[in-house]
Amino acid sequence: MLTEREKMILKIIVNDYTKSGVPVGSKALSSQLPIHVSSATVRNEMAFLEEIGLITKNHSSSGRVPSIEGYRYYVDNLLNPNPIDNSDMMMIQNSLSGRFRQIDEIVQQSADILSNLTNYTALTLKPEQETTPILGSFRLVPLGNHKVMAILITDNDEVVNQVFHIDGDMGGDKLDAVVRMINDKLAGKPLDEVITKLKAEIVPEILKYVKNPDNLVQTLDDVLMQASTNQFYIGGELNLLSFTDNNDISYLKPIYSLLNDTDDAAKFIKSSDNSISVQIGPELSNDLLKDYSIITGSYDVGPYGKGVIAVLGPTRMPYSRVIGIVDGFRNELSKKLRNYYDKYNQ
Amino acid sequence: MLTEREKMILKIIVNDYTKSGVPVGSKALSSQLPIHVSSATVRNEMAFLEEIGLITKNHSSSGRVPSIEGYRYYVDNLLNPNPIDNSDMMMIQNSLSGRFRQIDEIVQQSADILSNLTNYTALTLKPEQETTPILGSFRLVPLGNHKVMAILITDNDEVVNQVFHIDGDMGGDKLDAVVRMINDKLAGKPLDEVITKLKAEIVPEILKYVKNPDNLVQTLDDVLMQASTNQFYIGGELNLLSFTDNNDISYLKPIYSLLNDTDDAAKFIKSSDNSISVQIGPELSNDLLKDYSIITGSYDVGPYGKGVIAVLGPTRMPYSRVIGIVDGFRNELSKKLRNYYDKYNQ
DNA sequence: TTTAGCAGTCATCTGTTTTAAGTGCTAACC
DNA sequence: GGTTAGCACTTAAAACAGATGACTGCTAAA
Repeated sequence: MLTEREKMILKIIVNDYTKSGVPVGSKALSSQLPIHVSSATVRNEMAFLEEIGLITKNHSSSGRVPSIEGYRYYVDNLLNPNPIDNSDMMMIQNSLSGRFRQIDEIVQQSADILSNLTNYTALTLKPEQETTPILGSFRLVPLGNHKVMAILITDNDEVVNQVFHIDGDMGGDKLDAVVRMINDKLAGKPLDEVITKLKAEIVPEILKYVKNPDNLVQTLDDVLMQASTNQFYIGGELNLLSFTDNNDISYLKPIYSLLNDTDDAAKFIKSSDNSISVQIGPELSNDLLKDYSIITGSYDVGPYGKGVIAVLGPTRMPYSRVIGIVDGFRNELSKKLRNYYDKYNQ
Repeated sequence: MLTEREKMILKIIVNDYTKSGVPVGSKALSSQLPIHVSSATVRNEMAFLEEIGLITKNHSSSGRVPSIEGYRYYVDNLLNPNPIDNSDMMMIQNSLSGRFRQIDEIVQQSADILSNLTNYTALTLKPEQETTPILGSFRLVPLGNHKVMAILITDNDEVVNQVFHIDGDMGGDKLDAVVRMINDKLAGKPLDEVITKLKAEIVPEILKYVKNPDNLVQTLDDVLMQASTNQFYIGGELNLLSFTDNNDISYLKPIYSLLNDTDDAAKFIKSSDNSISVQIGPELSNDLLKDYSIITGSYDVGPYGKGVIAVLGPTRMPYSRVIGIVDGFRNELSKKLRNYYDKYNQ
C-alpha cells in the first residue's frame, strides 16, 4: 500500500510522461505537487517507487518513467477518467447521424471516427450474440449465363452472399430442390453445427441433383465461414506510424499483418465484461505489441448482442482521456444501433 | 543527338544511381566504361551532359544524378528491358494458379503479387470494354424480415448487389412488378443512360407500386454507381514507406488518400495504348507524385476488354527490371483471364 | 523526517577538425 | 584537335572534444 504522497507522485509522473514523452525529474515534479516538499524529498520517494518497481530510469542520471507495473497501478487506482469533451461528442454524433445502408457501415465508420478522435488506431467489432448465430435461411438465385448467387441469412440479420459458376446442365428446378433440401435439414441450426453437417450429410444429398458439385460445395463453405467469423474493422492504420518510435517498415509489417488477421486481432479486443478494459504492453501476450496498449469497451445492443470498440496506442498514452472517449463513444454507438434495429425490426 | 560515348555515360549514371541511390562520380564511372578513358575525360563529358540538362549535381562537389529529362532520355533511348527472370515468373504462375471465385479476386491478388515482386506499390484495374457496360438484368430478392436484396448484372458479367429495407406493406408480387418494369424499360441500355433515366422515368413509375420508395431508389442508385465506376486494387501500400525518403505521416497521408481515390488513381494508370508506358515524376501532373514514377502495362482479355496493371515507385527505380516484370506479368495475367472467361462462358 | 548542498553521471548540443569523394581548371601530351 | 595528369578547391559526413544542463544519490545538518 502506497502513502498518499507516493500516489500523488506516481500520478504526476504518469500524467506528465504520457503528455510530454519526456522523463520527469524531481525538481519539475516537486513544483507540481499540491503540498510543498523539496526536490530532495521527492527524490527519496522516487527511489522508493523505483525500488518497488513502479517507475524506472533510462540511464543513471535521467528522470523517471513509469514501468508497466506503474501504468497498471495508475490505471487501477489513480486514474479518474476525463469525461469526453463536448466538441468530441458533437463530432461523434455528427458522424453517426448520416444515412447508413447497413450495420457494417456504421461499425466500419465508427473505427474511422474513433481513430480520428484519438489519433491512434481503432478496431471495431460488430454486435453479436453470446451464442453462435443460427442459420435463418438459404437461397440460390440463378443469374443466367451459368452464374448462381448463394445467399445465406442468419437469425441475427446478417446477410452473406457469393456468386459461383455451375455447369450447363443445372436448371432452376434443380437449384430449388437443393435449396429446399438444405433448408429442411439445416435451417434453425447453429452455424458451427451446420458446418460440420455440411460435409457429412449435405454433400451426399447434393450429389443426387448435381453432377459436379465442387463449386457449389465450396461456395457453401465460403459463405458459412464468412457468416461465422466475426467481422471487424480497422480505422487509422496509418496512425501507427506516428506513435511508433521505430518507423522501419520491416518492424511495422508484422504488426500490420497481426492487426489484419481476424483471429489474432479479435483475440485482443474481446473484452470479457461489460465495460472498459485496459491491456498494457506485455499483458497483451504478443511480443509485437509490447510497446502498445489496447483500451477496449463493449457496447450493448440489447437482444442483438454486444460489440466491441477498441483503441490501440502506445503504452504511454493519456489513459484518462482515451478511456473517456471510448466510454462516451460506446454509449453513443449503443443508442445509434438500437435505433437502427428498432426501426427495421419492430 | 548524343555521341555513343555520351550515351554510354548517361546510361551508366542512371543504372548506378537507380541501383545504389548514391550520386555517381567520374572515377567510379570511368572504371565501368567498356572503353578506356580517364576520369578527367569523363568529367568533361559530364559537364556537357549537365549543360544540356540530362544530369545534375546535389552540391558543387558531389557526383552526378540523372535529371527528370535524363530519366526520360534513358527510358526512351537507352533502356533495354531486362526480361523477367525465371524465379519471378515461377512465382507469378504459382500465385495465379490457385482457385479463384471471381475476376475481382484475381485482379486483386495480382496487385499483391506485383508489389511483392517489385517491393513497390502496385495498382490493378479490371478488364473493361471500350464502351460503357450495358445493363443485363436486374433482380429484387426478398429475404424476409423487411429485407430485400437488389442485384444488378451487366453484360460484361459483373454482378453488384446490396441489401436494403422496405416498409411492411410491400409484398413479393409488388417487387416482381417493379423488377419487370425496370427490366422492360432499361435492360440492354448502357449504364450511363440508365442512370440518367432512373430519376426521370423510373422513379415516377415506382411510386405507383411503393408508397415510400426512398430506400429502393437510393439502392438502385448505389448499385448503378458501383457497377459503372471502375474498381481498382492496391497492393503493397506499406511499401510506400520504404521507398519514400520522407516518412513523415503528414507527408504520406495525402498520397495515400490520392491513391485510394478511385477517380484520381484511375486517371494516372489509364494507359492509352496497348503496351507499357512510363510516367516520370513531374510528368504525372500531380505535385504529390513529383518524386515517384508509374509504370503501366495493359493486358488484353480479347472480347472482354482490356485491364491495366501499374507499379508506383520512386523516380529512381530500376526501370529496366520493373518494366520486364510488368511486361511478363501482363502476359501471364492475360492468359489466366482468357482461360477463366473461356471456362465459364463458352 | 525533511532538506540543503554537493559530487557525479549522462544525453545533448556546440563548434572544430579530419576525411574522403568529388569537382573544375590548367598545362602538358599524343 | 581530343585526352590526360595534376592540383587547388568544395562539400557532406564522420569523428572528436568540450561545455551545458538536467538529473541522480548521498551526506550531514535542521
